[in-house]
Parts: sequence; C-alpha cells; structure tokens
Amino acid sequence: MSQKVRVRFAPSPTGPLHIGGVRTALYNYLFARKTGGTFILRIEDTDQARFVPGAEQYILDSLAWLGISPDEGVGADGPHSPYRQSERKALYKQYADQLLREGKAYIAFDSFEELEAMRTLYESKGSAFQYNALTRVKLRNSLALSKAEVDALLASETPYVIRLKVPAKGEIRFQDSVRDWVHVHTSSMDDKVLMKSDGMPTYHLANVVDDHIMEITHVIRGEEWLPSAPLHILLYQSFGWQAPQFAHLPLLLKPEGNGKLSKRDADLGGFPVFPMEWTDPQSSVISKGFKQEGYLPAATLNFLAFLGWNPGTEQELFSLDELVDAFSLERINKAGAKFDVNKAKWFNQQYLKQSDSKELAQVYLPNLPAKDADAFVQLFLDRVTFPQELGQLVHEFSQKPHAYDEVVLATKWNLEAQKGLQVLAASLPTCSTWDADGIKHTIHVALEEAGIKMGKVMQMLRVALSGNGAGPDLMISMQLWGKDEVNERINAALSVFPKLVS
RNA sequence: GGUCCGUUCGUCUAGGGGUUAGGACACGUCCCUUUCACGGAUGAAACACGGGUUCGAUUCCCGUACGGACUACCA
Repeated sequence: MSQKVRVRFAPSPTGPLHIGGVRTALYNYLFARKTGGTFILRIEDTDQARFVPGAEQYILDSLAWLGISPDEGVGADGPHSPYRQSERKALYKQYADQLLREGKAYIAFDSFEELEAMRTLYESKGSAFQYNALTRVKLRNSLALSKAEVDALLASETPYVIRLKVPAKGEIRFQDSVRDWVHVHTSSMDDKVLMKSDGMPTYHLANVVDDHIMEITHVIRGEEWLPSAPLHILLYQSFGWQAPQFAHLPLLLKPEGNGKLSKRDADLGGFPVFPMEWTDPQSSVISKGFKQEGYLPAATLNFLAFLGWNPGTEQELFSLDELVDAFSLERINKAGAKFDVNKAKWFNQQYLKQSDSKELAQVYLPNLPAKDADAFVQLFLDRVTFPQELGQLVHEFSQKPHAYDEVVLATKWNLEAQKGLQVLAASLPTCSTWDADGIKHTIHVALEEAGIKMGKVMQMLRVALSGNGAGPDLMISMQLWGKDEVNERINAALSVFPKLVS
C-alpha cells in the first residue's frame, strides 16, 4: 500500500459534534499530517429524519476552532465533490443495482410492521430475529417470491429495500490497526439493508461506496463501528474492491461508572462534551461547549489526544505539530478511556500559563489600559484555570472589600496589629516610589522603627485591603491599587475592625 | 439472549518473560512564600481471577468473572 494516504472524518449532521467525534477527527487529522496525506470531511446525511439544521456548520466551526480543518470535502471542496451524501444519492443506487444484477443482493418488501412482528415473535421464543440465509426464504423478498409476484409488487409500487445477500457460510477476517486480527462468521451477520425505501442508501452502503470512490486508504473511526466492519469488508469483497485499512478507536467513557460518555453525564458533572456551545433548534436547550467554558484549543487537543493514545515518552504537553510528529496508529490503546475533567483542566492551566499575557489582556480585559491589563494578567495568571476568570478576579480586585475574612480577623486582630496598621496608614502616604519595591521598603522601615514584626501585621493588611485572608502578591497588588486607594482602604479598615471584633 | 471487543495505581497511561512495575492528574506531607496560588520534593496507591506454557509470568495461551459496543429501512 504505497499509495498516498487519504483519510476521512464522516460525521452525520444530527446535532452537535460529540467530543468523541472530535477525537476521531483529530486522530484522522494527525495521521494525515504525519503521513503527508489528505484529511477529508464527508457529511453523512443519509438519514433524512434525523437531519438537524445548523449541525453541519457546527461541525465546520468546531474543527476550525481547533485548527484541524479538512483539506478536502465539505467546506473545502475537492476532486470528489460533492462530499455531502444526500447530494450523491443517485450514485449509490447504481452500485446497489450492480449487486442486485450479480445476485449478491436482493429486493425485500417486508414492511416495518412485519419485521417488528417477527422480532417480537422470536423474542417470545427467547431468541433474536435475524434477516439471514435461514429466515429470508420465508420472508417477502425477491429470493422467496416468484418472479411474477415480485413484478406485481414492483408494478403496484410497493415500497422495498435492497438487502445484501450474506453468504450462509464463511468467515470474514481483517487486520485492524488497533486490534489486530478480527474474525467473524457470516452466519452471525444479517442481511443488512443497503438501500432504504426512501431511495437513500444506508450508512453501510454509502460509506463503502464513498470510501472506495474517494480513494480512502485508512478508515479511522470509533469502536461502535467494529461490529459492522465485517459487513463492510464483505461489501468490498462483493464489489471486488480492495478494502481500506481499518483502525477502530477505543470509546470515550463516562467519568463515573461505565458506559459511553453522553450529554447527560456532562450535565451531571458540570463539564462540556461538545467542542462549542450548542443551542438545540427544537427545544432551545443550550449545551455547554469547551470553547465557551474557557478551554484553549491547544489544551483541548492535547487532552483529547491523550485519551486513547500515548507517545510512550514522559512528555505530556504537545503542540499540534508535536502531536503530528509523535502520532502513530500503533500506539492507540484498545481499552476505553474515561473522561476526566480534572485532567482537562490541568492541561488548560498549563497552556494558559504559557499564553502571551498581552494577548490574554486584550481579549479578557478589553476595557483596561493595556499596561494595567497586562500587569493584572501577570498577577493572576497562576491562579486561574480558565481565562475568563481573569475578568472576575480583576473586577473583585478593583472593588473595595464589602466583607472581611472573619476567621483571620478573629485570630489576628489585636492591639499590635492595630498599631501596625496605624503605623502603615501614617507612613505609606510618605512612600516616594510607589512600586512594589518602594512599598515594601517603606513598610519595612516603618514597622522596624515601631518595633513591630512584619508577620504580626501583614495578613491584617491584606484583609484590610482586599477583605481576603489569601491572595496574590500584596506589594504588587498595592502598586496596582495606587497610593490613595490603599490609604483609603487602610483607614476604612481601621475604623471598622474594632467594631467587627468586639 | 447472540456477535464482537476489552481488563496495569481512584483516573489517563508506560512497560512487557527475570523491573524497587515508571510517569501524569487527583489526594497526603514537606519546602519555597507574610498568605493563597504557582513551582519543587516526597508519600500512599495498580498488573481482575483460575489454570496452563516456562527455570521463571503482570507480560504468551486457554478459561472464568467483570465491563463495554453492536444487535433499525440511525449513523
């Protein structure tokens, strides 16, 4: 297989893109970049009933936000246009007809109701109904019915589907990049519908036809597709095409308990499972998005990349380029990975700290003079997980305290502290150089002259100024508040504290 | 139920016939710091179970258990 690598991400526009889908897209992207191949986006909208307006644009926007946009496909165009399956409708019928002609598929007239009845019947007998070599002879299809009957049904425009005639005996095997050899007996597969009665192909047919036509070399998709992979192999064989290399990715599991990660888990856990915020067009319900929650694209990507893949080194922080460089299909794990918000937050923090403070200032503190904003960002950057916390922190910082830490007050407020604050109230206004060093010097000198230890006063000073017992560097904070504001706050505290404590 | 897939610290994982089973998140302790955060150090913490194969198995094989996915004219 020395041909050029072509991979595709093929979501269906049935709602917001799930974060597991984003990871699938990422792995496809990484593999394409790594191998110098092409990353294609194909929209699989063959289910007319589940179509959700806006979902396709959402997919495009999400990939763009993360910087993993397709090279070819919807939103990028390319030699195999169109890339929306609904617009390729006519194509699939030809291939289904080909199978029909060659006796590898057949027409089935069974209605939903009839099939449902079969299922309940089998269920009552404790087994599961399968449309296969054993049962098809007794059902309403072109294999069981006479030619005249079939023609009559066709003439009366009875709805029908086209089903694949799965051989009664045989074994399908393929070598998955993640799981190695997988084999399955055709007897356990059923005659899957290829063409639906509405004239649309099912996923199975459309995906195989398109992957072949679009010269896809590697199909990298979620593990939920593993059970139908043998069917797809069988289709490739039926057409006489070479099947692409498959790689079935481990599932993303819910953080608590077991099972596939769902939107419900996200709501419960208070974290997003969608890359961007999504408003359901029907219910207007809003779902959280990584973007809006304050996750940086690079952090999101890094976090996602490590859910099911690992470079084998001890490096944890990887830029997109580094991920591309380190990525390989062989290092993808087999077992499902639980989604851990803590880890996601940690990644975000790491990337946030590496961010340019001026840029953050511009985006998150747009109303402040650039110089101040930058100083604030530097003061608070170590203490936030998400950038939007910066705005909140700065807002609180610039407000006069409306409450004072009671615990600190109760334990640290005494005559010595009071005297210390009085000393500072008197000496700080004389500070000639109002910057962190100058302030520190002034405080040192004043307290030393008064014979008071720093430790006895400093936390009270912090409470007096901010109301809080803990916070960022006090000297820099004071510099940012400015001399007048600091004095006001100290004097206010001096008049309030005695009352609060008594 | 059937088919398929999986199982190393709580979580993400490295490793792979002989290791003190390594790292990261979270957690504990200590250091740094006037405080908190950051950072640094350190601790507790894992090979699901049972059989083989082997001088030796967490690693290979087979079972069992547990978990998951799929089982639609959905993808």
